[in-house]
Amino acid sequence: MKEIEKTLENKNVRPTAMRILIYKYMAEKEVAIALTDIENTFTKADRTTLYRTLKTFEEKGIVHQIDDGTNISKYALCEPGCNCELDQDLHLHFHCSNCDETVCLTAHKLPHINLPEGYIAEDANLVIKGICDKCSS
Amino acid sequence: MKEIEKTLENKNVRPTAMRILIYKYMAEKEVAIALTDIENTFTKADRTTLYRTLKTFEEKGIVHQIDDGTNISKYALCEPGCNCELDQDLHLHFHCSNCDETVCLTAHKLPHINLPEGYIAEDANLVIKGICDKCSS
DNA sequence: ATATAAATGCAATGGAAGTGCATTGTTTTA
DNA sequence: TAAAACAATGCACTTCCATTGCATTTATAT
Repeated sequence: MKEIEKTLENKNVRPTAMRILIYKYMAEKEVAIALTDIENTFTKADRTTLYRTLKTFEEKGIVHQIDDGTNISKYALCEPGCNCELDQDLHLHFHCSNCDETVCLTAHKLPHINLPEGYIAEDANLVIKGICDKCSS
Repeated sequence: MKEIEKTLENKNVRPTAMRILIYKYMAEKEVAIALTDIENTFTKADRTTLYRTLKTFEEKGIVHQIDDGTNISKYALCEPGCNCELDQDLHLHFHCSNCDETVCLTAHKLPHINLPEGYIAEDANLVIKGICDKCSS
């Protein structure tokens, strides 16, 4: 519990009750979380608070946003050393079309890609869609 | 002109006036097109028609949908041999954060990616964000 | 020419993102 | 400690895009 507080403080985010709960929730889930998921879990809290909590977490480098092609923004906790703002160290994401869950495949780094003349890469996003291990067995 | 009609017929899509116009519009543009773009171009036509035209084009393999991370669906004509439904032959997309345009980099194929045990890939989507050649010069 | 089916137009809905402002709670400092 | 300053939360509302149901028009087939 105290550990989460420290983590938040290290990232310059005030460890409020709500934020600790959301962080804990995301840490327990292994999959990327949508705002709706959090809404359905914390029904007493206001949508805006949850929304802004995610935004704050993202700005402060606590979570990274994932665009898995469903047009619903999802978020996952950054692992230690998850340089999600640098284009050198991007991992890929897997979206299961059966259970609709998205997971970070942190072990899989993106290969370097040579762009045509004049193009400057700042960020990259690779999503593989298919059937996840839970649904394929 | 007749060429477009033939293309549509080959894909089992009736070459109506509207569809030919939209196809022509997309062929002239080198960038991926959003529904809004088409709306602003063909103001006399109904939004729904344009929307359904894109859907039809997508289903029949005339265009492929691109998710560039802006949460706005964009579309681009499939090139001959654009096996966008197969995960072997996927090209990548580049989204410029300055001019907000998205282009297909068809020459750049995705490297093969080994997924963990149990994961079955069906589709993939790689978007690089940054500054495009027009904006960087 | 008529029946049938497809394409289009209109109206309305839904879902998610985002914003302005008032209120509450928590630091800071005088 | 009390007051001022600031951050976090809650409420209401707006916007934007995707999507659907149904009526109408247009094209195809018998």
